[in-house]
Amino acid sequence: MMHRSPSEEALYELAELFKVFGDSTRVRILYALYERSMGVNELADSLSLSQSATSHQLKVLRASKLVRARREGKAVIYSLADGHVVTILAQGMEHVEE
Amino acid sequence: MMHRSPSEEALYELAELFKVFGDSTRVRILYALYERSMGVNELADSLSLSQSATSHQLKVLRASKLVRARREGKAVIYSLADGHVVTILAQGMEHVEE
DNA sequence: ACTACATATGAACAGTTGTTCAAATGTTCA
DNA sequence: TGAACATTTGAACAACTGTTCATATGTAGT
Repeated sequence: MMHRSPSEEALYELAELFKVFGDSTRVRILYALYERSMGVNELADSLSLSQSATSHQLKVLRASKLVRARREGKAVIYSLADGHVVTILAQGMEHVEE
Repeated sequence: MMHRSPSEEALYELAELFKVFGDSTRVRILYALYERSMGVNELADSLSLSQSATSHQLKVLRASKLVRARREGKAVIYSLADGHVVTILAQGMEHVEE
Protein backbone atom coordinates (compact mmCIF):
# COMPACT_ATOMS: atom_id res chain seq x y z
CA MET A 1 0.00 0.00 0.00
CA MET A 2 2.58 2.55 1.05
CA HIS A 3 6.36 2.47 1.05
CA ARG A 4 8.06 2.12 4.39
CA SER A 5 10.71 4.83 4.37
CA PRO A 6 10.66 7.15 1.37
CA SER A 7 13.65 9.42 0.98
CA GLU A 8 13.47 13.04 2.05
CA GLU A 9 13.68 13.98 -1.59
CA ALA A 10 10.73 11.79 -2.50
CA LEU A 11 8.69 13.38 0.27
CA TYR A 12 9.63 16.81 -1.01
CA GLU A 13 8.53 15.93 -4.53
CA LEU A 14 5.33 14.46 -3.18
CA ALA A 15 4.55 17.73 -1.42
CA GLU A 16 5.35 19.61 -4.63
CA LEU A 17 2.85 17.45 -6.47
CA PHE A 18 0.09 18.09 -3.94
CA LYS A 19 0.87 21.79 -4.04
CA VAL A 20 -0.25 21.70 -7.67
CA PHE A 21 -3.56 20.13 -6.68
CA GLY A 22 -3.87 22.67 -3.88
CA ASP A 23 -5.40 25.52 -5.85
CA SER A 24 -9.04 25.75 -6.76
CA THR A 25 -8.41 27.20 -10.21
CA ARG A 26 -6.21 24.25 -11.10
CA VAL A 27 -8.66 21.76 -9.61
CA ARG A 28 -11.45 23.31 -11.66
CA ILE A 29 -9.31 23.04 -14.78
CA LEU A 30 -8.59 19.38 -14.07
CA TYR A 31 -12.25 18.59 -13.58
CA ALA A 32 -13.20 20.40 -16.76
CA LEU A 33 -10.56 18.45 -18.69
CA TYR A 34 -11.84 15.25 -17.12
CA GLU A 35 -15.17 15.85 -18.82
CA ARG A 36 -13.49 16.52 -22.15
CA SER A 37 -10.30 17.80 -23.74
CA MET A 38 -10.32 21.49 -24.63
CA GLY A 39 -8.35 24.40 -25.99
CA VAL A 40 -7.17 27.24 -23.78
CA ASN A 41 -9.78 29.79 -24.80
CA GLU A 42 -12.63 27.35 -24.49
CA LEU A 43 -11.36 26.33 -21.07
CA ALA A 44 -11.00 29.93 -19.97
CA ASP A 45 -14.51 30.78 -21.15
CA SER A 46 -16.16 27.78 -19.57
CA LEU A 47 -14.54 28.54 -16.21
CA SER A 48 -14.81 32.34 -16.40
CA LEU A 49 -11.07 32.78 -16.18
CA SER A 50 -8.83 35.13 -18.09
CA GLN A 51 -6.94 33.58 -20.96
CA SER A 52 -3.66 34.53 -19.34
CA ALA A 53 -4.43 33.03 -15.96
CA THR A 54 -5.60 29.83 -17.63
CA SER A 55 -2.44 29.55 -19.69
CA HIS A 56 -0.24 30.21 -16.66
CA GLN A 57 -1.96 27.48 -14.69
CA LEU A 58 -1.82 25.04 -17.59
CA LYS A 59 1.90 25.57 -17.64
CA VAL A 60 2.10 24.53 -13.99
CA LEU A 61 -0.07 21.48 -14.65
CA ARG A 62 2.08 20.54 -17.64
CA ALA A 63 5.27 20.82 -15.60
CA SER A 64 3.85 18.31 -13.11
CA LYS A 65 2.70 16.03 -15.94
CA LEU A 66 -0.91 16.24 -14.87
CA VAL A 67 -2.07 17.39 -18.31
CA ARG A 68 -0.86 16.88 -21.86
CA ALA A 69 -0.99 19.35 -24.74
CA ARG A 70 -1.30 18.71 -28.45
CA ARG A 71 -1.62 21.24 -31.22
CA GLU A 72 -4.59 21.18 -33.57
CA GLY A 73 -4.31 23.96 -36.09
CA LYS A 74 -4.30 27.24 -34.25
CA ALA A 75 -5.51 25.73 -31.03
CA VAL A 76 -3.61 23.81 -28.37
CA ILE A 77 -5.81 21.09 -26.96
CA TYR A 78 -5.24 20.06 -23.36
CA SER A 79 -6.24 16.76 -21.77
CA LEU A 80 -5.58 14.89 -18.53
CA ALA A 81 -2.26 13.09 -18.53
CA ASP A 82 -3.22 9.76 -16.99
CA GLY A 83 -5.34 7.81 -14.55
CA HIS A 84 -3.42 8.85 -11.44
CA VAL A 85 -4.83 12.32 -11.74
CA VAL A 86 -8.37 10.99 -11.67
CA THR A 87 -7.67 8.63 -8.79
CA ILE A 88 -6.10 11.32 -6.65
CA LEU A 89 -8.97 13.73 -7.28
CA ALA A 90 -11.53 11.02 -6.55
CA GLN A 91 -9.86 9.99 -3.29
CA GLY A 92 -9.62 13.57 -2.17
CA MET A 93 -13.26 14.13 -3.00
CA GLU A 94 -14.21 11.12 -0.92
CA HIS A 95 -12.39 12.58 2.04
CA VAL A 96 -14.02 16.00 1.89
CA GLU A 97 -17.48 14.53 1.33
CA GLU A 98 -17.47 12.81 4.71
CA MET B 1 -14.76 6.51 -10.17
CA MET B 2 -15.25 10.25 -10.17
CA HIS B 3 -18.34 12.40 -9.85
CA ARG B 4 -19.59 14.10 -12.97
CA SER B 5 -20.20 17.66 -11.89
CA PRO B 6 -19.12 18.52 -8.37
CA SER B 7 -20.25 21.88 -7.06
CA GLU B 8 -17.91 24.85 -7.07
CA GLU B 9 -17.88 24.64 -3.29
CA ALA B 10 -16.85 20.99 -3.34
CA LEU B 11 -14.01 21.82 -5.72
CA TYR B 12 -12.91 24.62 -3.42
CA GLU B 13 -12.87 22.29 -0.42
CA LEU B 14 -10.99 19.71 -2.45
CA ALA B 15 -8.29 22.26 -3.25
CA GLU B 16 -8.15 23.23 0.43
CA LEU B 17 -7.55 19.59 1.30
CA PHE B 18 -4.70 19.22 -1.17
CA LYS B 19 -3.20 22.45 0.07
CA VAL B 20 -2.71 20.69 3.39
CA PHE B 21 -0.84 17.86 1.68
CA GLY B 22 1.17 20.41 -0.27
CA ASP B 23 3.84 21.14 2.30
CA SER B 24 6.85 18.94 2.88
CA THR B 25 6.83 19.42 6.64
CA ARG B 26 3.26 18.18 6.83
CA VAL B 27 3.95 15.29 4.47
CA ARG B 28 6.91 14.30 6.62
CA ILE B 29 4.72 14.42 9.70
CA LEU B 30 2.09 12.25 8.03
CA TYR B 31 4.65 9.66 6.98
CA ALA B 32 6.15 9.58 10.46
CA LEU B 33 2.71 9.06 11.97
CA TYR B 34 2.06 6.33 9.42
CA GLU B 35 4.93 4.38 10.91
CA ARG B 36 3.62 4.89 14.44
CA SER B 37 1.64 7.26 16.61
CA MET B 38 3.70 9.79 18.53
CA GLY B 39 3.64 12.75 20.87
CA VAL B 40 4.53 16.24 19.71
CA ASN B 41 8.03 16.37 21.17
CA GLU B 42 8.95 12.95 19.89
CA LEU B 43 7.66 13.92 16.46
CA ALA B 44 9.56 17.20 16.50
CA ASP B 45 12.78 15.46 17.55
CA SER B 46 12.52 12.67 15.00
CA LEU B 47 11.99 15.16 12.17
CA SER B 48 14.39 17.84 13.45
CA LEU B 49 11.64 20.43 13.69
CA SER B 50 11.01 22.96 16.39
CA GLN B 51 8.31 21.94 18.84
CA SER B 52 6.33 25.04 17.98
CA ALA B 53 6.40 24.53 14.23
CA THR B 54 5.35 20.92 14.74
CA SER B 55 2.41 21.92 16.90
CA HIS B 56 1.30 24.58 14.43
CA GLN B 57 1.32 22.08 11.60
CA LEU B 58 -0.48 19.46 13.65
CA LYS B 59 -3.19 22.00 14.22
CA VAL B 60 -3.59 22.39 10.44
CA LEU B 61 -3.65 18.62 9.98
CA ARG B 62 -6.23 18.26 12.76
CA ALA B 63 -8.46 20.91 11.19
CA SER B 64 -8.53 18.90 7.96
CA LYS B 65 -9.17 15.67 9.89
CA LEU B 66 -6.02 14.06 8.59
CA VAL B 67 -4.75 13.27 12.09
CA ARG B 68 -6.37 12.55 15.42
CA ALA B 69 -5.15 13.53 18.87
CA ARG B 70 -5.63 11.76 22.17
CA ARG B 71 -4.19 12.74 25.52
CA GLU B 72 -2.05 10.29 27.47
CA GLY B 73 -0.97 11.85 30.73
CA LYS B 74 1.11 14.90 29.95
CA ALA B 75 1.57 13.98 26.32
CA VAL B 76 -0.80 14.36 23.39
CA ILE B 77 -0.45 11.41 21.06
CA TYR B 78 -1.14 11.99 17.37
CA SER B 79 -2.07 9.38 14.81
CA LEU B 80 -3.37 9.25 11.24
CA ALA B 81 -7.11 9.82 11.03
CA ASP B 82 -8.12 7.16 8.51
CA GLY B 83 -7.30 5.15 5.44
CA HIS B 84 -7.94 7.96 2.96
CA VAL B 85 -4.83 9.71 4.12
CA VAL B 86 -2.72 6.67 3.34
CA THR B 87 -4.38 6.11 -0.02
CA ILE B 88 -3.90 9.68 -1.13
CA LEU B 89 -0.24 9.68 -0.11
CA ALA B 90 0.33 6.35 -1.83
CA GLN B 91 -1.29 7.46 -5.08
CA GLY B 92 0.68 10.67 -5.06
CA MET B 93 3.89 8.73 -4.48
CA GLU B 94 3.11 6.48 -7.41
CA HIS B 95 2.78 9.51 -9.64
CA VAL B 96 6.06 11.14 -8.65
CA GLU B 97 7.95 7.85 -8.90
CA GLU B 98 7.31 7.54 -12.63
C1' DA C 1 3.49 40.06 -46.28
C1' DC C 2 -0.46 41.20 -43.79
C1' DT C 3 -4.41 40.43 -40.76
C1' DA C 4 -6.88 37.81 -37.49
C1' DC C 5 -6.96 34.35 -34.24
C1' DA C 6 -4.84 31.42 -30.39
C1' DT C 7 -1.59 30.76 -26.95
C1' DA C 8 2.50 31.85 -24.18
C1' DT C 9 5.40 34.77 -21.40
C1' DG C 10 7.34 38.49 -18.26
C1' DA C 11 6.99 41.90 -14.70
C1' DA C 12 4.64 43.65 -10.87
C1' DC C 13 1.55 43.63 -7.09
C1' DA C 14 -1.57 41.97 -3.34
C1' DG C 15 -2.60 38.22 -0.63
C1' DT C 16 -1.27 33.95 1.60
C1' DT C 17 1.79 30.72 4.19
C1' DG C 18 5.40 28.64 7.35
C1' DT C 19 8.65 29.65 10.66
C1' DT C 20 10.50 31.76 14.89
C1' DC C 21 10.19 33.79 19.33
C1' DA C 22 7.82 34.63 23.44
C1' DA C 23 4.30 33.73 26.43
C1' DA C 24 0.19 31.09 27.92
C1' DT C 25 -2.30 26.86 29.08
C1' DG C 26 -2.68 22.26 30.76
C1' DT C 27 -1.00 18.02 33.34
C1' DT C 28 1.50 15.29 36.87
C1' DC C 29 3.74 14.55 41.04
C1' DA C 30 5.93 15.90 45.42
C1' DT D 1 0.43 25.00 45.78
C1' DG D 2 4.77 24.90 43.45
C1' DA D 3 8.03 23.07 40.13
C1' DA D 4 8.83 20.52 35.96
C1' DC D 5 7.27 18.80 31.80
C1' DA D 6 4.29 18.95 27.43
C1' DT D 7 1.68 21.33 24.27
C1' DT D 8 -0.80 25.33 22.41
C1' DT D 9 -1.28 29.92 20.87
C1' DG D 10 -0.41 34.74 19.04
C1' DA D 11 2.23 38.18 16.71
C1' DA D 12 5.58 39.37 13.34
C1' DC D 13 8.35 38.71 9.40
C1' DA D 14 10.36 36.79 5.12
C1' DA D 15 9.30 33.95 1.34
C1' DC D 16 6.16 32.26 -1.95
C1' DT D 17 1.95 32.22 -5.11
C1' DG D 18 -1.82 33.56 -8.37
C1' DT D 19 -3.67 37.16 -10.84
C1' DT D 20 -3.57 41.12 -14.04
C1' DC D 21 -1.83 43.81 -17.71
C1' DA D 22 0.95 44.30 -21.56
C1' DT D 23 3.54 42.21 -24.95
C1' DA D 24 5.49 38.48 -27.61
C1' DT D 25 5.22 34.23 -30.23
C1' DG D 26 2.98 31.06 -33.26
C1' DT D 27 -0.44 29.54 -36.86
C1' DA D 28 -3.81 29.81 -40.88
C1' DG D 29 -5.85 31.97 -44.68
C1' DT D 30 -5.94 35.78 -48.13
